Amino acid sequence: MIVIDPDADRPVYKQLADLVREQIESGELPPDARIPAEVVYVQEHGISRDSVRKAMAQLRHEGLIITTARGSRVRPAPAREEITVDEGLAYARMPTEPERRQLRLQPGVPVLVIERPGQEPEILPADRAAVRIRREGHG
Amino acid sequence: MIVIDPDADRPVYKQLADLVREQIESGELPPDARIPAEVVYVQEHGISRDSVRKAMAQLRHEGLIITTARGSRVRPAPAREEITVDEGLAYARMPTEPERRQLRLQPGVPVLVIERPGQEPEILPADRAAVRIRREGHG
DNA sequence: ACGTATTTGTACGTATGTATC
DNA sequence: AGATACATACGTACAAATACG
Repeated sequence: MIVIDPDADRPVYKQLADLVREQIESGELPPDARIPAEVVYVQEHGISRDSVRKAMAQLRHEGLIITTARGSRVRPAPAREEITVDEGLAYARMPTEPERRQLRLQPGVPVLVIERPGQEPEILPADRAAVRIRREGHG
Repeated sequence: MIVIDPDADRPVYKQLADLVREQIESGELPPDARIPAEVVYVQEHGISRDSVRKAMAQLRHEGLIITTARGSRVRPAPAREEITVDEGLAYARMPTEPERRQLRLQPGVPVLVIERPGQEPEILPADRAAVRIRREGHG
C-alpha cells in the first residue's frame, strides 16, 4: 500500500492527489465511481481534512472528478458534439466565474472560443463541443 | 467603496474574487500590475487570510492572475501562435498536474488537443496556440 | 556570505452553515 | 428529524522562496 509521507519533499495534499489520480487513470476508480468521503482519507492517512480538501480541489480543477453536496465521483469522459467551422480561429481558455455560471459549466471545464471574420466570438463549453476541421470536398 | 459583507448570501471569498476581477476587467488593475499582498486584503476588509487565499486561487484558476513567491500580478493577454490544421478534430481540456509540469503551464491554462487521422493526439498549451481554420484556396 | 524582511505555501485545529437523503 | 458530507470561515504555526542590505 502506498502511504502518504508528511516528511516527503512533495506536499501531503499533492501526494494524495497523485494517489487518487493514479487510481482514476488505472481504472481502479472507474467512471462514475464514488470517491471516498473526506473523513475516510483523514482517518486512513492520518492527515487533516484541509489537506484532503486541497487534493480534491486539485482533481476537480483537472476535470477528473465532480463534487456535489453528496460527495465526489469520477468524471466520465465527455461526449463532445462536433462543430464544423469554415473559416476562423479557435482557441481555449478558462471561463471567468460569471461565465461559468451562465454556461452551467462544471469547475475544471475550459471554454472553446471560435472567432469568425466579422462576427462576435462564439464561446462553447469545452466538455460538450469540439471543432471538426475538414478539407473542402471531403465532407 | 464596495465593502465585503460577511452576512451576504455570497461567500466572502467570492465577493473578494468578484471585486478584484472587476478591477482587472475595468483596467483599474492593468496587465502586469501588482496585486496587493494577502495581508493587505486581510487588514482592509477585516477578513481571514484563508478567504483571501481562496479568492486569489479562484482568479488564478480563471487565468486572470499569476502568482509567484513574490506576489501576484495581472496576467497579460496571451499571444497565441496560429497552427494550421488540414484535417482533424480540436478540443480543449484541463491538463493533469504531471502534464502541467511537463508542458510548463501556468495554473488556469487549458490544453488544446488536436486529433489528426492516423496520428497521435497533439497536446498544445492553450495560452500559446490557436487553430486557424481556413477554407481551401483562400490562404 | 549572511541575516532580515516580505510574501506565499503548507498543515494543522475548530466551529458553523448548507444541502441531501 | 436525524445522519451524512461538503462548504465556508475563522484561528495558529512554521516552511520556503525571493529580494535587499
